[in-house]
Amino acid sequence: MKRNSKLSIALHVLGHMAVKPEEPFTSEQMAAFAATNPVVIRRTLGQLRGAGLVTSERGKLGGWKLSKAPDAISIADVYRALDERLYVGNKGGDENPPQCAIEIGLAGAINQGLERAENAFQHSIESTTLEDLAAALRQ
Amino acid sequence: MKRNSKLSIALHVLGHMAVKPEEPFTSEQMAAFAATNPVVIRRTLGQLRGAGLVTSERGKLGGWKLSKAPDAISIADVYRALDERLYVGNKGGDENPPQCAIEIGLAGAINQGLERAENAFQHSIESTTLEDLAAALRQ
DNA sequence: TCATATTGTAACTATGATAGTTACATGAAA
DNA sequence: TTTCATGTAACTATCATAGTTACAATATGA
Repeated sequence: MKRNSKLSIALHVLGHMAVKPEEPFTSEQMAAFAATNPVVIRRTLGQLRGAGLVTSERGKLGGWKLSKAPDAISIADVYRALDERLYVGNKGGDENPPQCAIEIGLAGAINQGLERAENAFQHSIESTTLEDLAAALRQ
Repeated sequence: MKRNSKLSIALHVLGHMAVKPEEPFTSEQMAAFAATNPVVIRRTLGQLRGAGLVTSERGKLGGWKLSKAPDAISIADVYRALDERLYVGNKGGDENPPQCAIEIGLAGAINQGLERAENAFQHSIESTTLEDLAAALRQ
């Protein structure tokens, strides 16, 4: 089992979809692309559907399609749709709020750093699109 | 159990040490500061000793001390000494090297983004020192 | 030299996040 | 009405990491 593989699974299968944007792909086909399980594909693409990046149809002739042109979907769009963060801080719920003044000051410095890191990351991956990934496959 | 707590544990106890830089602290005392176990402290500070940030002495009167002035140790120094990264990519060992052209192109784009994020993070936390953390406690 | 207090570290357990899997209901098409 | 697809709940497997126990090594001082 790989950790943090949701993004790479998603981008991998979306790259394949981008090669033939009109053709619906089943979750079984895509599971083969990414060497994983169809249910994992459905769960992951389900999140992307919620963000308007893909559509799905049930029944015979069903499957998944991109809902925009491949060059209109960036890696950053997918990253944000999956709601991932570079660094998951110590429990969002925070049932143990920091008491000590050190922890409080520390959280400020760290969080500012993380925010800048997050911005730098998203900015960097904003310029690569699914079309770029598909192009790599066509060669 | 908190994830990614090594850095926050380390900085928390180092902040306390920075208030009294000449006094040796035992791992038991520091475990109390950070609400954790003495062995966890020894393991964590052991890494920092390897990086020359702290020293330790065994036996009676033993314990841990900073090996530099508190304002000469930045949060970034500690972060680097612990060898943490914002994002641990899919297994450094890589017994499953990427075959598909999509994965290869993808890795390039993602890794460039991660490198930029990492740089932004370290740069941001470079300016906060243990002295700043200690100051928060003195007020 | 012995009692005591401390670090150093190996080995194990516990926890939690996440992927993988099974099973089945829902829905669409021929 | 058969077939094939998604949707999703519920469970299992895996792995990273923190926590814990146990004990050897070492330093101090009576």
